[in-house]
Order: sequence, then C-alpha cells, then structure tokens
Amino acid sequence: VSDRLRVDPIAEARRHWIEWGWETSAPGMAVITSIVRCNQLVVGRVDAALQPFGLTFARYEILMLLLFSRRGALPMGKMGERLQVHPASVTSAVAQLETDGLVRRRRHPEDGRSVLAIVTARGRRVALKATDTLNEAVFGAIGLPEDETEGLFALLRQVRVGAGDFADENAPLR
Amino acid sequence: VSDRLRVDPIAEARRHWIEWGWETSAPGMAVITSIVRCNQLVVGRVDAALQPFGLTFARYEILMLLLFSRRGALPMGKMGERLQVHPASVTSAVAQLETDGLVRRRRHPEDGRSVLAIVTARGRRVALKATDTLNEAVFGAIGLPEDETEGLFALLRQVRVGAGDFADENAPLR
DNA sequence: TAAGATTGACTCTTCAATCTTC
DNA sequence: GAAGATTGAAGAGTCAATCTTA
Repeated sequence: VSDRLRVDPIAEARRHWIEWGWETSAPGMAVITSIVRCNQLVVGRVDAALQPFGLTFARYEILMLLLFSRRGALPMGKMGERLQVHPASVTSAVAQLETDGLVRRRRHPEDGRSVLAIVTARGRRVALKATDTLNEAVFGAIGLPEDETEGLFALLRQVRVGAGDFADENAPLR
Repeated sequence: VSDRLRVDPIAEARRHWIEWGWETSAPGMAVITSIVRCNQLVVGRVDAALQPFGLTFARYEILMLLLFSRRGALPMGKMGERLQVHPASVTSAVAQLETDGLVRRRRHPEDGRSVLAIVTARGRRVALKATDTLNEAVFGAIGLPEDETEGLFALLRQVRVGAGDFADENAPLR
C-alpha cells in the first residue's frame, strides 16, 4: 500500500465537493479525510518500527502505560479507559503480551473482580528499546518545524475537545 | 467506547516523555498519538452517520469516487490506487456494495484482466443522501473556525507530503 | 512473464453473552 | 443486581497464493 500519487486526492475531492454545491462542508470533509489518511500513514510507520519487537501500537501503548505507572501495575479496566478501547481489546492485547513474557496477570488483592496487569523486567527492557527506535524513526522525524508541530497538536486537541474526548475543564493556554 | 475523561491523556503522556528524558521526541509523539486518537473519534462519528445507509467510510469513499467519475465507472485497481488501500480491500468492499445493489461489476471491454465497478441509479441516490447526512452531522460540525480548519488541513497536508503520500511537485500555495 | 483481481488464512477490533466477585 | 473481565462470533484489513488474461 504505497506508491506516490501524482496529485493530492484529497485536494481533488475538495474540488468536487465545491462543484457539487457543498462548499460549506468542503473544508470539514478535507480535514476529516486528511486525518484518516494521516492515520494510515502514521500507523503504518509505527507498526513497521515496532515489528522487530513483536509489538503493535496498541500493545506498545499498554506497555508504556505500565512503565509510567507507579508500581508497574494497572487494572485492565483502567487501561481500557485511558486508551479508550473496548475491554475485549485490552484482554486480547494483554494476553498476547503475556505469552511474550512482557506482562504478567494477577488478581487484584483488594477487589477480586479486577485483574492487574504487571510489567515484567523483560517488558521494561523491550519498552525502552522500542521507544528509542520509535523516537528515532518516527516521532523525531515528522518533517515539521517545532512551532508547526506544536500548532498541529493544539489544533488536533481542539478537534478532540470538540468531539467530547475529554473534559476541557480549564482550557489552559499554557 | 466513550465516556469523557477527566484529563487529557495525551498531555499526560507528553509530560512523561519529558520526565524520561525524551524531550526532543515529545512533540512528535504527542502529534502522532493525537492523529491516531482523532481518527478513532472521527471514524466513529462518520460510521455512526453512515450506518442507516448500510455503509462504512470505506464503502462510502468508493461510491463517491464512482459518483465523481465521468461515466460512473472505474477499474478496481484505479480505485485502490486513489484511496491507497489494498486490492483485496477493494474487492470485498465492492462485493458488499454489489450485494446491496449500489454497484455493478462488469469486465473491462478493452482489457479482460480488469474489472469495472459501475454505480447504479440506486447507488447514486444513496450516495447523495448519505453525503447530505454526513455534511450535516460531521463535516459541517467540526467545531473549528473556518481559518483554523484551513490551517489544520494545510498542516496535515505537510504531514502527508513528509510521509511521501503524494508528489508535491510544485508545492503551490494557491 | 507480468498485470489485475480474487481467495483463504490470519490478525485486530467490537459486540453480545457469560462468569465471577462485590 | 451491578461491576469487571473473559469468551466466541462477526466485520474489516492485510498478506501470500492462485487464477485469468494480455
């Protein structure tokens, strides 16, 4: 799924939108289609970088969540909440990580309904190595100047707030 | 998969990135994670809006490509190229559209290897209705002022160019 | 031999149903 | 009864292999 195109297909779609009389929605269509397309490109790059470690972006995110946590352990449900994914996705991702020896599962000592995922020593090592690779190959190589990167983050944040992703309680500009 | 979070998880991840000494990659990580998250939100909204029509975003895009084409017909491969998706995905999407009566398939008259997808009259009607709904419910309701929407589109375009999505031959600012 | 499309196996995600513990 | 997690089935995407036509 690659091969450089001659013209920008999204710009072309926007022209069509205007031709058909949908001017007012054309910018929104272009932005949303761009987000979807950028996601394809970005996830492709991330997954390619993570493949040597046997990780996908989803499993990597879980690993990092555990790495950043105080005790290296979090309940399954908590992780699904943070990453905004279905409980079943957490179960299968953690199951995979467990068979790879990067995570252990244990029943929550204070609430028998809950299950804790615990990052292993090997899991920590892999997480750090994968992050180095990712920082080098993807995160540090977006190809935008620093200020434009910040501007893009801020605009995407507005989109997330507008879609009700999280409560923008104080709307702090700094 | 919804429920408003208390704080922005991506801002939190960026803080962690800085704490762990990965400052230079932190903005890139934040932007890429934002793109992935926005994609989830946006595709969720689009698919919800298209569900009454029995369409997904992928199938809708194929339908619109055909609607915009001169003869209402395009070869399978051409569509995969424009939408940058795998040939197998085109096959399954068109097969679904065909069983729904929105598209017909016919062998290409001048090249027997190729298959033409042809939009039906019903397909045109559904495409127009779905577009009205989408324009109303999603594309026209991003929640950003016009100029910021344009700015976001331009920045995402830069990301696409940087990832080699299409040839930025002339880099025209107009 | 190569191009175009399809098929089947595999993965990932979500949903509904189920099971256990509170 | 409700919360938390798991299971199996269904949907969509990708890859490798296959089939047909050029």
